[in-house]
Amino acid sequence: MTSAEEPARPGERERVRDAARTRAEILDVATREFARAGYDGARVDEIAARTRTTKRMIYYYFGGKEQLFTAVLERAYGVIREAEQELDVDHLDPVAAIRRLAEVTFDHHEQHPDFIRLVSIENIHDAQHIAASGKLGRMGSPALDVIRRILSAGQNSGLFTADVDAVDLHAMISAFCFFRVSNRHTFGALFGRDLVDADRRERYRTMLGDMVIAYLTAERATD
Amino acid sequence: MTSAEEPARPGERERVRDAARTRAEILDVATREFARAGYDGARVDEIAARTRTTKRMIYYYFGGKEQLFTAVLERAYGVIREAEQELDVDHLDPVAAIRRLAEVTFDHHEQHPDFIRLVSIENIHDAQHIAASGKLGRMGSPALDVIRRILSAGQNSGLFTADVDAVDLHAMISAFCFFRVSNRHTFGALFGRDLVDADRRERYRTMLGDMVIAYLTAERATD
DNA sequence: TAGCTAACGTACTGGTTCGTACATTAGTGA
DNA sequence: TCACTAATGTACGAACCAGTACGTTAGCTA
Repeated sequence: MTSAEEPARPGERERVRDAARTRAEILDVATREFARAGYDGARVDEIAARTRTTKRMIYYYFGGKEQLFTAVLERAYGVIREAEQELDVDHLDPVAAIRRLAEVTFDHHEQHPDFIRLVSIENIHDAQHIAASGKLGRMGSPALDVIRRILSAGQNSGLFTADVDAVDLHAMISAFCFFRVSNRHTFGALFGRDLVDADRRERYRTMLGDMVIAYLTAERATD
Repeated sequence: MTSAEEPARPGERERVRDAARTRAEILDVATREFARAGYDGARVDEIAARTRTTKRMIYYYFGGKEQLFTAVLERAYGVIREAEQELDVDHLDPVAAIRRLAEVTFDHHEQHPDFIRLVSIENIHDAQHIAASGKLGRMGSPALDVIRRILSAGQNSGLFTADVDAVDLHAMISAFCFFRVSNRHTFGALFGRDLVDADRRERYRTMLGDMVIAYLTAERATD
């Protein structure tokens, strides 16, 4: 994730001017600042100050605050897509495969709270930056492809009884994983329970898998 | 919700100065403005402009932008608590009661998108306004009491096999309902499916109930 | 009806913040 | 090594915006 940290590959000595490094460093810092304070709460000056370069460079490379936020989103979604591409569950039976998928989704959400915050922020702004991006719209989702395969295998074999498609199942799984992180603070303040407490982690991880599998495999009235 | 609209009770003629009405009108407008633009994106001047009164009154009644947002949150949470108090499922069997509870939660989230946005915004700010409120922390939750009763009835009768408590079950139900509204825009932009589409409403409403009941009643390996 | 005060309006300020004009230098290819 | 340009830094401006000083009046009460 932090792509601008490493002090140049061994052999190459650190150049004073390095467009790629400067650009990546701005993205790293901007990700944290936007996630911390929201779009309007984030300060371009603050981002610049936490960088080895100046505000001028933000406008040089990205054009403005809006485009910087869009670039931050694009990279954040890129990271999750890469993680999803790692997913290999084709050797598992449908039930085990779905549980594995749920767990990977669960873990990724837990490991990237900044990503969750960025997505929440983008929703407050009606996904206007995604719409403006173009790049993000037609990025596809490896997770969705995986779900599609598992689902048809499970439905064909009669194991899965639920009448659900991949997109809706993805929404169901994401909802649980996302909410746990995104609403951690209000939920904790109102109900006195920290949903991201390390001691309860395994419990929630299991609960999600149980929930999805119970839903998919439940006995249903045949019509 | 809109408490400042009615032009005075019949008989009373409209007074020019009406503290309660002015205060309520500010809250109404502020709710919309904060929900629209986020805390930092919201403009005190804009709120004032959409009111029959002036910015001066916002500071007169609420003290400042932060306290105004806190007051907005307090009222929004008050509304949902009132709705939850209406809930009467004691005459239903545990399975029907849980489904009814899930449906009421579903409906309330759908009917109050502004509330969802306010909660999202408050989470971006680490629930600091709830923490500062005092009032909100010890407000309790009628829904939680209802869940507790249904859950123990279901568990005692052996109908519910899941080892889950009321708070976690509430989280599970809320996650689905909340995500559907809060992430509508990014989800729609990325996956091309509007989660709040009226045509799909019944489907999701049923899906939630099915999911929760399948989870609670699933056959489990006895240890 | 006189006087008191809660309720209200106007006009302004000081700090903040996005964005840019202008000047400068590191690295590179001829 | 020279010239050219991509990359960078400084300093500043103009608009915005939360908050306030100060003055006014509606409505209630004695």
